[in-house]
This record gives sequence, C-alpha cells and structure tokens, in this order.
Amino acid sequence: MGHHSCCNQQKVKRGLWSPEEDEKLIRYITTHGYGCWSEVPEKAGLQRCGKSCRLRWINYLRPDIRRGRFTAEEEKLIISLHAIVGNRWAHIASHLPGRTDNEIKNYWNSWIKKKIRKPAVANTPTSSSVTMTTSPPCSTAASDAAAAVLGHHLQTPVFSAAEQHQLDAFISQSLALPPTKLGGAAAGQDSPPVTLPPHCPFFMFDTTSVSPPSSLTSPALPHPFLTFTAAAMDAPSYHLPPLVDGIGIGMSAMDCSLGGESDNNGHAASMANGGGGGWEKQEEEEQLGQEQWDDESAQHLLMWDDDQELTPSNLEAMESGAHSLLFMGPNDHA
DNA sequence: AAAATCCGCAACCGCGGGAGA
DNA sequence: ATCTCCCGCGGTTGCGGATTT
Repeated sequence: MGHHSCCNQQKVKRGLWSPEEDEKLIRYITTHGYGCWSEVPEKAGLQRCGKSCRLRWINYLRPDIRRGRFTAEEEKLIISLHAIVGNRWAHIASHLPGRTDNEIKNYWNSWIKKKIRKPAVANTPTSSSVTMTTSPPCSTAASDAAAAVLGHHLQTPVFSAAEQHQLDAFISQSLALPPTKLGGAAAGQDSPPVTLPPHCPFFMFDTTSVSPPSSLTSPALPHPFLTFTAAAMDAPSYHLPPLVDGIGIGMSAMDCSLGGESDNNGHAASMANGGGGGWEKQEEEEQLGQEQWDDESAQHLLMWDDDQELTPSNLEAMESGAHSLLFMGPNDHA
C-alpha cells in the first residue's frame, strides 16, 4: 500500500492529529479558506498531506459538524435513504445536516456488525423495525427526488401530498420496469396504472418464484407482488415468497427476516440484507427449519408497525391496490 | 486485578471522475 | 484526444477505550 501521490514527501506525518495541528488547520482554513487542499499543509505549516488535511477538516474540524448520537429520526432517514441509494454515504450525508459520510458509514457498519452478532436483538421502541439492504443502488433522478422527500421527511413527520406524489412516481417507475417483472397477464403490455398504498412500500415479496395454493392468492391483482394475502396469513405452513430481488432497475428491494423473535412485545418485523444477498434471511430460514415459516414466525413477521399488528382486516385495506406488504416504523403512517 | 475480546471511530488507501493544460 | 493533477468517495485498517471473562 502506497501513499497518496501528494504525500510522497518524506516528512509527511500520519496518524492521529494533535490539538496543535488541529489549531493550525482551523486557523488557516478560517483565514484563507480551502481552495486547493494540496497547498494547505505547506501554507498552514503542517507536515501532513493535503488529503489528510481535507479529511480532518471535513470529518472533524468543520464548524457546522454535528456530533453525538444519531437520533431515531436520523436513523430512520438513513435507513430509508440507504434503501434508495445504497452505500452512497456522501449522498445520504447530504440529507443529514451536520453529519459526515464517514460518520454515517461508521454508524451503519457498526450496526451491521451488531445485527450479525445479535440477530435477535429487540427493536427500540422509537425506531423502525428495519435494518438494511445492500441492493444495487439506483442512480436515477427519481431516486434523488425520493431521497429528497425522505430527507424532508426528517423535519415533517407526515408526507405531504406532493411528497407522496414524488415518492409514488419514483416507486411507480421502479415497479414498471421491466414489464416482465410485473408478470402475469400484464407482461408485455403497457403497465397497468399503479395504485399505491398511502406510504412508500419498503418490502416486496416476489411470488413469481413460488406457487402458493390458488386459494391463497388474489386473482384480482394484476401483478405478482402481493399474492401473499390475509388468507395466506392463516395458512400454517405457507412458504413465504422471496423478496423482490433488485426490483427491476430502479428500486432496491429490501429483504426481510425475523430479526426480533425475542422481542418482548412480539413486534418483530425487521429487515435484513437484500438485493440478491439475502444472507440473513437464509440464516433465519435455517433457524426456522429449512425454508418453511411456521405460524408463530409469521405472527412475528407480519407486523404493521411496532404498535399495531398487521391483521387480515388492515392488510385488506392495504391490499386495495397495494403492491407490497408494508413494514413501517411507528411514525410512518398518519 | 489482569488478560482477552469487543466495539466505536478516526484516519488511511485506492480508485474514479472532472477539470484544465 | 490525451495526459496530469486534484478532489471526492467508498472501503478498509488500526488505535484505544469499554466490556467481558
């Protein structure tokens, strides 16, 4: 491993920054700004490379930096944004004022480690029961718009009609591609008008790859995503369909698992790594007995949010035009 | 109390892309 | 059109404090 091209000088220092170095850098930046980072070390009297100075400033010394623990709202926003844009930390950070990409990345990575080590950890009462996805990120303008809406959602707990429209447009676009993914009679035809539930869907089961008993499906639905219905919930040995993998091009699908099986409240819907990986789901399936989800597991899985169980009746409400099962945090619905 | 292990976080590294020569 | 330089990003490493054994 070499050093930066700008760090070839022998006297470049590495490692932790001393308070004196911090002071020098702050003094220089506040006085002169940082037009060219490669010039900063020399002009500031620092034996560091420009890159190191930039990193120190951006991640630590910047006056508008916000330190301390992430709030529940920030956590939810990170989750939502990550579901849309993937590991684009800088992009996510741009929606969290005062937070750095590095901080968010570290937070995320620690969280993943925690999830791996303790898959059955209980959810906090204030946080959404979602974990993460590493699906291929989408890079469309629509995703950016959706991300912007989600960012705004941090300040406004309820989506406005306009915001919902933006999200819906993004999701509709995602759902519309490719047509064959929508399957059924609609394949090859113009995509049917997409009517979405009142909130952005976060989980989608792909029932194209399984063949549940016909009595458990909804023949009226023109698409394959939500054939896992209220009736299916009553089936003791129903095979959960896999979650939609990559959901076409636009949207990163989120996988699902029983992350909170020991949650004392019995509210345990959680998400795991998705987008083709599904490693945690696989692990969960093994724990549950070879791909078969028993009734109790389904009870854990099918949660509407942390406080409200997803019953056949409210699922039916969702299902009127819904394309997915929704798993939300306690504040996600009005 | 000491050693081992875990975990959070700051910093480093390589790479890709944009701008300018 | 090509090359070089620099910036910004995501992935990774390693230090040091906290926790566990």
